[in-house]
Amino acid sequence: MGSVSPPPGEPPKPGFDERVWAAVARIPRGRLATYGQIALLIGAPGCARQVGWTLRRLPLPSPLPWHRVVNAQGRIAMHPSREGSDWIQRQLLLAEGIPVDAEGRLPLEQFRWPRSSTSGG
DNA sequence: TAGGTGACGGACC
DNA sequence: CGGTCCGCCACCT
Repeated sequence: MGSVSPPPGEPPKPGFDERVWAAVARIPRGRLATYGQIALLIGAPGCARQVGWTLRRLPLPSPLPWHRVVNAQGRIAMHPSREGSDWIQRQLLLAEGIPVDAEGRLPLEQFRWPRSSTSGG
C-alpha cells in the first residue's frame, strides 16, 4: 500500500491510534469504558487525553464503538466543538439501553467494563 | 519559538 | 454536587 516514508522523528509509541481502536473495539455492546481505562489497556497510562484526541479524529460514521468511551466522571463531554458528535454519542448509548441524562450524565459504575468483581447488579 | 486549547483525571473547596 | 486548580501531552495559531 502507499507506504509513507517514516519521518526521522518517529514517536516512542508507534501505532497509538491503532492500539486505541483495538481496545475500543473490545468494549462489549451495552457497556462503558473510560478514556483513562483505554489508555491503561494499551499500556499508555496517563494518556487519557491522547485517547480523546484519537477518537476525535475518527471519521463518522465509524464501525468502531467509540460512543462507549466516556470520561471518569461518568459523563459525555458535551461541547460545541464536537459539532453534534456528543449528541450522537448520547443517542447511540440510549439505543444500547444505557440511560443518559440530558447533560450527558450516565450510570458509569452500573455499565462499567470490565465488570467490577465486588459489586453485584 | 511561545502561548492557548482540549471527546482527560485527580485533588481541593 | 458544582466550581476551581494543577498535571499531562498533542494540536493549532
